[in-house]
Formats: sequence, C-alpha cells, structure tokens
Amino acid sequence: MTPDRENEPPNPPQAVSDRPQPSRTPSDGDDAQKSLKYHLLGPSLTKAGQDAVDQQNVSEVIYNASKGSKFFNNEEVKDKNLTEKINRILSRKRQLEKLDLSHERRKADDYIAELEMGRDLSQVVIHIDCDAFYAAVEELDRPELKDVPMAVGKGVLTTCNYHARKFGCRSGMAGFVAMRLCPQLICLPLNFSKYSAKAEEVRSVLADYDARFESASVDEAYLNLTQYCQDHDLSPEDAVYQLRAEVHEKCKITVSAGIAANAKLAKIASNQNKPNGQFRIASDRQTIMEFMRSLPTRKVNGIGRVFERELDGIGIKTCGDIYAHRAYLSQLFGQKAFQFLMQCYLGLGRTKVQPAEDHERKSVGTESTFRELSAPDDLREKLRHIAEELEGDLKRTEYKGRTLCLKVKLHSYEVLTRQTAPPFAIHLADDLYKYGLPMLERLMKEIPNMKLRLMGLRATHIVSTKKAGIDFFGRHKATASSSKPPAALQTGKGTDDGEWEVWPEAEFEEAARQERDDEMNELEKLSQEQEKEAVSGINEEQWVCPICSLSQPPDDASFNSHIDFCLSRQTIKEAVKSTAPPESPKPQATLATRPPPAKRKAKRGRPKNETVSVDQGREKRRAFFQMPSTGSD
DNA sequence: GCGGATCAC
DNA sequence: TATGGTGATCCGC
Repeated sequence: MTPDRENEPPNPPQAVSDRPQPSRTPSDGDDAQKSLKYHLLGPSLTKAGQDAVDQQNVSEVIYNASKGSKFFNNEEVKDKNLTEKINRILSRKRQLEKLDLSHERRKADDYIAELEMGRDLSQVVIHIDCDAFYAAVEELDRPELKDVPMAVGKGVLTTCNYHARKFGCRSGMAGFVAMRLCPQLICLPLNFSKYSAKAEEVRSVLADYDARFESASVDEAYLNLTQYCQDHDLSPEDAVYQLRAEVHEKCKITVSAGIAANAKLAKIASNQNKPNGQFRIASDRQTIMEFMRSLPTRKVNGIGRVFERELDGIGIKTCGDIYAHRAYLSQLFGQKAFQFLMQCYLGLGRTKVQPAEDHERKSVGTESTFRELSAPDDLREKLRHIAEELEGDLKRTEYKGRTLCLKVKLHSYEVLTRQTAPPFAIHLADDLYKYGLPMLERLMKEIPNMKLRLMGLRATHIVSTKKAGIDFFGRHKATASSSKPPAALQTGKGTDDGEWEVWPEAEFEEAARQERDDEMNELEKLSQEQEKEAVSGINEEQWVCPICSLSQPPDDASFNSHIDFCLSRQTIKEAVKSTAPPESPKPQATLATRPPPAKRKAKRGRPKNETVSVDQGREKRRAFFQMPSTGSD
C-alpha cells in the first residue's frame, strides 16, 4: 500500500545516510551522479500524474539531454555543495549522539505538549486545486487535444495534460527535454486572458460556499466550510462533492479537493486523489497522526528538494520519523525548522482562512532573462530597461523603495545580488537606474568580462504612497484610484500572488495591470506627473555621486559619462566603500588585489572545507511558516 | 544589514 | 542549439 512511496528518492540519499563511516567513501562519485539525477527530476516531482511513470528512465533521459550544458554544470555544483553540507550535518549528528540529550528531548516533549493543547479540530477546511488548469482550459477550445499529450508554454512547460505526464513531462521542464520524453507532444502558447476569465468563473462558484475564501494562487483556494456544512446539514464530503460538481457543470473543468481540520492537511489531501478527486483526512487526532506517520516529508508544503535530502540524510523519510529525531532537530537545523517539523509530525496547521488582501507586501521587483550579454553598454541598457519596468510596477502598486536590490545571473547560472540604500525612498526609473548602476559597474569590475543571462531590480523596505488617501507629498489623491487596487485583490484577481499551476507569467500580470491602468483617471495621471517632477527636482539637488561624492549635473548623458569617468579611475574597493555601508575591509581588500580567475574560484568553493570551522557550529535551516498567514501559531 | 539559498506558485 | 518570474523567509556573517 503506502501509496506515496513512488516519489521517494530513488537511492542517493539513503546510500549516503546508511553508511556509518565518518568521512567520504570511494563510491561517492556514483552517489553524486545519482543524487544529481534525482535533483534534475525537478521540483514538481510530487505533482500528480507521475505515479505510473518510470522515474528511473525519465531521469536518464533528462540527464542525457542536459549533460554538458551550463545549466547542468551549475546543477552539478549545487548538488555537490549540498552533499557536502549533508555530510557536515551527519558529522554534527554523530557528535550529538555522544552527548546526553535528555534536556533537548525534554524540551521537544514540552513543545509537543504545548502544541497539542492548541490543537483545533473544530473547523472544516478545504483546499481546491484545478487540475492541469491551463491545459484544461485549452482543451475546452480544442477538444481534440484531450486525447493527446499536450503542454502549455514554450521554452519551458507551464503545465501539461495527464497524457503528457504519463511520459514524464512536468511543469517546469525545459521544452526540448519534454520533447525527448514525448516526441509527439503538442505545445501551445500561453493565453492568459482566457485562463483569467475561467478562473473568475470558478471563484464565483467558490464564493457561494465561503464568501471569505482565500485565493492561494490563481488555480488554488482555501475555504472554510464549517458554516456551510452546518447551514445545509451536509457532511464535508458531500458538500465538496456538490461544490466540485457545480464547478464542473458551470465551468467545464475539473478540480481536486482536500478536506481536513487545517490548511496544511487540506493542501496535502487535495493531492491524494488528483485529478478530479477528493480526499478527506478525518478530524480526529488518531487518524491525523497515522496519516502523518507514513507521509513522505516532501509532501508537506515547505519541504522541497533540499530539505528533503537533508532530512533523509539523518534518517527522516516520513513525518512519523521526525519524532525519533526530535532531540537533534533544533541543533541540526535551527529552532524555526524544529518547530515547523514538530507541527508536521503532529499534523498541525493554520485553521484560519481569509482573503489575502490584508497581506502587506514587502517588496516589488522585476527581472528578465535574455540572450547572453557582456558588453558594458548592453548591460547598462538592460539595467535602464529593467529600471523602467520597475518604475511602472512601483507606480501601479503605489510604493517606493528605501532599498534597491540588483540581481544578476551569470552565463554559468550563478546568481549574485547586491543592494544599496539610497538617501530617500525611490520609485522613478531615473533614480532606480542611478542607484542600480554603481552596483552593476562594481560587479563588472569584480568579474572581468562578466556575461549575464538575467538581470533584475527589486525595491525593498518599501513605503506605501497611498496611505489614507494622502500621497507622498501630503496631497490628497483621487479616491477612486486609491481604493481600487485592494478591491481588485479582494475579488480574487490575484495579480500579486503566484499564478496557475506553477508559474506566474509576466504577461499575466500585464493583463491585470492593463485593467487597472485603464481605470486610472486623468486626474490621477496628472497627479503622478506632478509628483514625478517634484521628486526629480529634489533628487537633482540632493544627489551626490556614490563614487566620488561630488554632486552631479542633471541630465542622463552627462551622468553616465561621469560614472564611467569615476569608475575608470577608482578601484572597485573604493567604489564599494562609498556605495555600500561600511563593510569588513579585509575580504574586500583581498578580493580586489587577487587576480580575477582566482577570485571566481574562491567564490565558488567558499562553502567548502576551508570555512568548516565556522560552518559546522550550526547548520541552520528552513523556511516556511510564514506562508502568507499562518494562523495557528 | 548584506548576500546566499530555499521554497512556493 | 539556449532550463522562468515574483515574492518571501531564513541563516551565517
């Protein structure tokens, strides 16, 4: 039985963890290849439709299709680093095993008792997930595609139907890899307005069951059916059957559902009987504990490929395995991860379901991938373009950023970020460019002949410019526009959260964006223009060159030439010192004086042996928890 | 606070 | 023959 074992990692993690030796073994090369192949299966391995697939074969095909590419090489490096990290975790665990852990065990038990006291089994929470949504919508227009393998998205699959999944195709997979797995695969271009309209249809049905439902993404939602079941004297199962039938009848697409006492369990449950199925985890402690006991860790939201392998490394394959290791977890993975894992073991999660509109955003950013570029002028032009994109996003969301983050991905797929704090909150393309450029120039100096495949800008520590209908300068804004964006979110427009199936797409945002732009009245536009002028005026007076600290002439052309001039006579180290807050001078100095190739290598190899003395003190971990609103904590 | 990493969607 | 974009969090330093 154990229906979930098909997604277990084929072998590599076990091969490592079962070995008692403290150090590496001769066969690590094989293990490395195995773990890499597992890694290459991608993040959506746990998606439905893969049960009957020969994952061994699929991973061979992916491996062979990717081998030798830059992408592949980067994955290999990441995988190797992870394996070393797991070895450090294991080593740390062996140390802990020699100690008296009764105190840690006691602390864990106390925490479990505390969590148990807060367990709430009174709510009926459901998670609704549309089946292969993009593909399903496309099939409505072209029914003949129902019977053949079909995917949506080119270059990379956004989603695919269940015929395609039988071949091992998955969302997130490179198109050319998918074609190797399934040469007859039909790939359709994305059509967001179509999917958006369909999503609204689905949401209007959901609203009848719980007016305060929560759109988790465009094709997912949480509902609290407690009241509905009471009012209509229905069992949760029957209510959900009815809901799914109604969606099918009105929208002509199928949805899967999970029913449980909290959102975490409901989410897991909705994946059990996909597609077009539902699954209930009964709301009694015994049933929940038994369900979790055999549940592979990866099935839990928040445990991805990396954490799964780390847990597997110390012998945790299912959520039930967590208990036996409770005394180690805090030391090995950190306090947050410890608490998170305890909740997984107990099957606890938030019971609160609410519209996500009150969720205050923390950053606004944009990034894009392009053909490899290395010419400084090209890179500057890209930055300029990204800055303009971001200005648009900041304008629409009505925010300014106190901090600006530059992100680049090298041709090797290595990702680097740099951030800077302008003297005031910025949102105009000119400013975004001005403060972004020194970071870019600095990177170009650090990495001679830098070749990029991606560039992005993100504003963080953002401040709203629309609070209480008063704008940044204290003027009253047009009321229509200041109340509109939240309303759009509330109706589940969801322009800010993740999108269908797996990937948010730029075009999708574009569509929603367009709608809101249309609603912006002339008065508002005028006000924006005035603001822009006012801000630029202030900028010119206040701005000083981050490199030489002299004030600058206002127009872009002279600004650019000045920056070029400045950089040509400044060392990178000095540029860094004046753009960024004071940093520890030693690493900068050594970096700046070391020859370029050595620099790159040193960077790459950093998480290795040399720094072990620092690292092994504590390998902390984990994210999660603060998914958009974890109620039950 | 910064930069790297992980995760979800 | 070319492997995504947006947002969030956590951790070590």
